[in-house]
Amino acid sequence: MSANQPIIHVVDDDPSFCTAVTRLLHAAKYEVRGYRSAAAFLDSDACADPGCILLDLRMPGVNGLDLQQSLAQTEGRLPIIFLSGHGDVPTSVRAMKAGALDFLTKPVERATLLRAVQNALEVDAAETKSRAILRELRRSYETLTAREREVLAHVVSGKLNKQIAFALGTSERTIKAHRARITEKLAIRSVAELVRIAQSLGIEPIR
Amino acid sequence: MSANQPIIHVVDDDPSFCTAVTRLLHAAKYEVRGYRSAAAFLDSDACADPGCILLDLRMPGVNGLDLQQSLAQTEGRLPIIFLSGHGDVPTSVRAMKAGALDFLTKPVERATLLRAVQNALEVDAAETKSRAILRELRRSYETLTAREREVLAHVVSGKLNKQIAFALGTSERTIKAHRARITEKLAIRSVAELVRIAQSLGIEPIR
DNA sequence: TGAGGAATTGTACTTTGGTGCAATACGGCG
DNA sequence: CGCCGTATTGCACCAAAGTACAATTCCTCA
Repeated sequence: MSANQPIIHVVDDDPSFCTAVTRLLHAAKYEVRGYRSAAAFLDSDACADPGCILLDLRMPGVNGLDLQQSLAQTEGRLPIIFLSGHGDVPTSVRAMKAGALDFLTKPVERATLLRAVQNALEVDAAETKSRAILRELRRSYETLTAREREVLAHVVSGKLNKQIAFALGTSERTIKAHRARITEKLAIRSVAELVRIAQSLGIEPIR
Repeated sequence: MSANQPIIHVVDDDPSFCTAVTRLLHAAKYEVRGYRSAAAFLDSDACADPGCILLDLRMPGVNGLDLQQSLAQTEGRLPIIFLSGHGDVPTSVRAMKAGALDFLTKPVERATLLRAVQNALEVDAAETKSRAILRELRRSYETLTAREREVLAHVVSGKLNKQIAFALGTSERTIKAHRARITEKLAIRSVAELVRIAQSLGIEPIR
């Protein structure tokens, strides 16, 4: 259920182009799925598997940039390569600023496309992996109580137990109890590890 | 010597355009410096002060992309905004991938240019600041002896002193001596701080 | 209302980390 | 050769962190 074959999602309203690209990618042993419109793509749950998106810029209804915008806020988003027949400079710049991996012009060279796709799949693999790690960290962080999170924030700031106790108005012994629970819940083996975890969760040190 | 006024470096071989842009930026209270060619810019030591670069794409001799390439590897580089009269999509994409902040087309709207410049100056300020911090960290890290760096790598991996001692074939007391010197040289006040410093220096935890 | 989670705290003991004081050993440099 | 920096180590002691065993209080949910 995890190491699926990557899928290349081709979103383009031009049937002939779609067919050509699909054939080209098939020849390179990629699994391809085509969509006639941005809406069609949004209706599918494409982002479950690894892959990338080849996105036409100009389409009836929702255009490529709009689709990119929508996808930008989704959880397991896929890397986007734009494919445009009549894209202008401002549009390509906007797309790149919004995080597109590439912005190719039709007709696209076979080698260029394959290189871009290959790169996108590598980026996706890396992003998927780090997202999975982060999700797992967040999951265990959420098992902490509010108080434990307060203590954690102080710990990763390098505070001594007695300082934390004073800051929270409790006793040193209590802080030790909280730390023990934090260590257990997060399966930590050292403060160093805790600091790194807090870092990736975006927990800023106090003072 | 530090909080100088930002300087906008305009690199363009077209005198009339150069003048126009300079006038526009002057009116917005920016200090401007013009260059007739990429070579002229490289000869100056522009990157000493805060600022940004407005770079023409097509110029005789070294073109804009080449200059961007050269600057990419320099120490105190400035953010680049491309200004192009006849840029095409592939070129703009290439520039953006190489880290350009923006890629504007001539003739450029006054407001658009000012917005881009404003943004570039903010980016430059942020980058300069973090570069300064990093440089300072590296400087103090370099005062550590080879042995102390070994110990540091183990410490930020969360190892106990006795484990480090075993790994390095010495005694626990020796590790304590090294740690004391590390703490002093880096002016550290907690292990948490040390972990964060090591992180920004790219020191990976051992095992 | 009773079970259970959460926060709190105490006492006591062990393990780690940090420090002061001191000494030994090795290699480069003037 | 003698000085200096680096690495090493011992002993003793204190401070900080972690743990075992327990107990109390408060609040929520079934």
